[in-house]
Amino acid sequence: MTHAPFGTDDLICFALYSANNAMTRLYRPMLSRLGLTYPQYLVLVSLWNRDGKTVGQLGEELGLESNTLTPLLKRMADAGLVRRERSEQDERVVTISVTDQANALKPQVAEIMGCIFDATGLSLDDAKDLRDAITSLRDTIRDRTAQ
Amino acid sequence: MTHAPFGTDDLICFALYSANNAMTRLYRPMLSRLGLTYPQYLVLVSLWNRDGKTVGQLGEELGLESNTLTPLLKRMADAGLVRRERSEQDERVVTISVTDQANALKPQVAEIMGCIFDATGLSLDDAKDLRDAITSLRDTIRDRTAQ
DNA sequence: TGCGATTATATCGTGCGCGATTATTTTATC
DNA sequence: GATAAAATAATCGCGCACGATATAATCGCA
Repeated sequence: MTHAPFGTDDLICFALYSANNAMTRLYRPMLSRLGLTYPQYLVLVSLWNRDGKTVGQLGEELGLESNTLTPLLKRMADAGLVRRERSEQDERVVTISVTDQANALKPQVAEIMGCIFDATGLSLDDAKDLRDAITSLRDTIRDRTAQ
Repeated sequence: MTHAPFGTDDLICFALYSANNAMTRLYRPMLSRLGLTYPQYLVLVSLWNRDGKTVGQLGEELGLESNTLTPLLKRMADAGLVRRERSEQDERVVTISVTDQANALKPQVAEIMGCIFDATGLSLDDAKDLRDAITSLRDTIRDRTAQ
């Protein structure tokens, strides 16, 4: 293999980094109108799929830990988007559930999702294929990360 | 199209988000041993390709602005990795160049790049294809982002 | 030459992500 | 039942990303 000069654009990691930044930049103004940040939006999507997850379950799904989620969920609770309640069976566990106020945002969030999909310029099939390839890469990397 | 229940894993944006987080998690301990963060590593890769870029040129390439780059480059300068010099022709411009201390890290950074590539579990061709697909998505999104 | 517009960088505040640590509760073992 | 170990969240500090704004230098043009 030759050692031609190369730059950031040759790295798959930079592709991920810059694409993710571009994606959050696209979302930000739309979510901002709903008083949401991008990770907060992901939390709502997760809870709309199944409500009442614990902090740990949310972290498992989103790939985050309590040091990120606890303050984020507190901000969402302060904004009236979720409730944080200690479980009665296990006092260590905190359960998160969405409020009516958050549920009222569903139609507008659905519209934003449509905008995002349109902005990708991809067909439904191509989008699924790319999504699955990226998810597969993520899972491979996770397996090979020392904890 | 039916409205089957869906979650974060169905979103291409979440694939990018979680894959990017997984990638930086993989890099972090290796870069940490060299005293580098992930964005700082990208700056070095960019400058090794062509040294003496301005803050604006670096920002153009990395998709960042001075509000992110200025403090980042100051930290790198404090660590002895780069020099920040006001241009003499145009006093507004700051030129960034790598130090010998940073150049000494090249072999170790090259080894890290190899580790990362191995951890993707992809063939060279598959990695290029995925990288190009992600980069293409990024560029499409950029075009369709208001400013 | 003067002066408003533009350009380049810097500053500030907020919200993540995360390593390291702590606090509290539950479980396991003796 | 006491106590060590494990599990769950929370706290703290640092480094990004970025919107908003400020500062300073250069350019355009009358």
